[in-house]
Amino acid sequence: MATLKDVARRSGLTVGTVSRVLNNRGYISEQTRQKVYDVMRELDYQPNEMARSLSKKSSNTIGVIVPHIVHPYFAKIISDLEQAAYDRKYKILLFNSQGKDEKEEEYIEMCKSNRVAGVILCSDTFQTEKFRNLSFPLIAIERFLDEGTAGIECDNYRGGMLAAEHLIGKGCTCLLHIGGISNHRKPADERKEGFEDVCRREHVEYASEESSQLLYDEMDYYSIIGRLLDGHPKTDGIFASSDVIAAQVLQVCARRGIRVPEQMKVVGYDDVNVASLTTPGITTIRQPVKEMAEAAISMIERASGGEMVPSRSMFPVTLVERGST
Amino acid sequence: MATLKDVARRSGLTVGTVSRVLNNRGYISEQTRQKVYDVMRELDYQPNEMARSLSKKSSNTIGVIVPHIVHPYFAKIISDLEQAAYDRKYKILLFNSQGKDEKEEEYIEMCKSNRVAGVILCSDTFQTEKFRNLSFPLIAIERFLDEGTAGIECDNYRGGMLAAEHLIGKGCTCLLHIGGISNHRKPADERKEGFEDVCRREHVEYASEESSQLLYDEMDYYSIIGRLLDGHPKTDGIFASSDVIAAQVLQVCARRGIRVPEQMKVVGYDDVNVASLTTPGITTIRQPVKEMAEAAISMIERASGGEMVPSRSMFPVTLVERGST
DNA sequence: ACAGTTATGTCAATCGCTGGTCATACAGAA
DNA sequence: TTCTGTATGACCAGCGATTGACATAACTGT
Repeated sequence: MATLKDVARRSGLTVGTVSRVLNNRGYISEQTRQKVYDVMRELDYQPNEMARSLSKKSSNTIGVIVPHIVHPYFAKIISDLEQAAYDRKYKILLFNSQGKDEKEEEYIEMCKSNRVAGVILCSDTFQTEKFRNLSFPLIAIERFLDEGTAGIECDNYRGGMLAAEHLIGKGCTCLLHIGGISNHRKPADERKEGFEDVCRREHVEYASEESSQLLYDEMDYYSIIGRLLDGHPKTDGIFASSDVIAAQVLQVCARRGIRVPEQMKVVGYDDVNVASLTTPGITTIRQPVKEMAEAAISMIERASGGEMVPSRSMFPVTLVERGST
Repeated sequence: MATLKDVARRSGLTVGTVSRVLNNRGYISEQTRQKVYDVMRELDYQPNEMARSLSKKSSNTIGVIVPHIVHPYFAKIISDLEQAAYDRKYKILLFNSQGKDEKEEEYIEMCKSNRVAGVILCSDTFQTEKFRNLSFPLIAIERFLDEGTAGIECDNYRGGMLAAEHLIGKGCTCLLHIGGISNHRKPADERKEGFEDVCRREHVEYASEESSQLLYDEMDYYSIIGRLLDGHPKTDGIFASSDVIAAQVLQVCARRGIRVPEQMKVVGYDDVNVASLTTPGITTIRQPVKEMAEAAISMIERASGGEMVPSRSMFPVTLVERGST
């Protein structure tokens, strides 16, 4: 592959000058700038990002660590992060931690090795020691972190409220909340609080149950849904903590001959594609994932520039009504 | 961050020696090896991959270019590729081409710039000029490419056959195939051929229709499904070219009061998570995505080692029966 | 005693690019 | 005329590793 030197030689300039046009530094006449671009095209020159990063001590790569790739919520986050990164000339290094602390840690180390511009961490675990002394900004999405890392979340409390209010407004009298994983305290827990507060305020009967990590990994909640339905037979409204859970609630109901929305109303969370692909479609709480992704990338960009960034940003949620309620 | 030099100084050795243990080169006593590892841990040393790649003229990063991230089929491919890459100490640079030629090209250039070990390309387009003179192996998944690039596909022809045979075996007499995008010739086209060949052989009435790129981008096939159903009112069996299409067929049927599987049987393709999240579950043709992903990564690894790799590998498919037939 | 193996040091080039310091021109402006 | 801004050249250290040539020991085994 052609190098800067080749370009310099071919264009009769020096490496210094060529480097200057490449980085928009110092004085450059329009004429030589064109000349350089022409030669670059002619030689099919591509700057060696490795060398660049080495010399600049930082790359334009952003590490993204998620606990799950196939899960539609994370697939959407990844997709929106990639788009936002592309718009700002960043590249995405993707890692799947599978929710495991040790893999998460290992991936952070790999990010260090690769001198990333920053890391975006989507996680369900809660460990903070390993995030000290990082030489790059770390942005957490939907996760609590202190220690100098910034966090991006959506208004989960309000999401829970919206769901409860909607179900109650539709006439439900006995509600059930099916949560995500239970092992750690995380922003999503506030969905439950919002939900319960509204139920209490409106004097509506309710119950909250949580699934487990294992179910989450497999995206297979059937058994627990069945058990919960057995345990709460009067239930006529369900608030599921994700659309994937909600989709499975629909299936279990169908199998049991429970008609949705006539006998049972269901509200999901996230508003990812499955929500619209089921029959009926799932009424859900929409997270502004795209905006959250853009905020995350932009925060890394600004933090790299030495700017201060807010340590916690919260985004609003909205209810999207479909056939399940 | 600590450098090799720091480690050398701290352990009373030289950079050369430390580099030797890092790369398992030359003679090293167990004692110094341990010493070096200890110091590395003590200093929290992480080799600078930028410097390494620069010096070795190749990184342990693999570029993955997909036309879509949220689409469950690609989400699964990405997930399996990440896992396979991790097992072999590779990292994934993820790019979303959105099916656009120019972005695909741009991403290939970025991969060049980053001196990737190889690129895995999932694409629907068919352009070949830009893949010449690549300094790294390029593996195509589900796409035809010549010009010294390797291809991985699944037995689409047989998949089409399986679908048709299954529907006919279940008593369908008037079949409809809903294809993916039509603008380019690609392996998925053979699904249609397998399907049609069986229909002809069994003297069963059939029709094949294709959707468009636009629908594909949005994963929104409702309108075309409605139109196709209107155009082919006698249809009692549908073979959709992806599970996402199949899921929407289920919805359209539900809306029209067509009972699945009693009045209409539906077979999808891919066997991704949506297939099991719908009601009823979707009978589908399963692609061995995990094996395909492993093959792709392993081919890059072997090709980097100068090995010859097969230019075309085909994987078998199987039919997974669920409630939709 | 001598070759061969093992273990390390020394030294320096190299990878491709950044970015600083100087020096050198040639403008036009004061 | 001198000053200042513009445009380049020339040079080079530095980023953090790899890798090769060569030297120097200390051990083995024969």
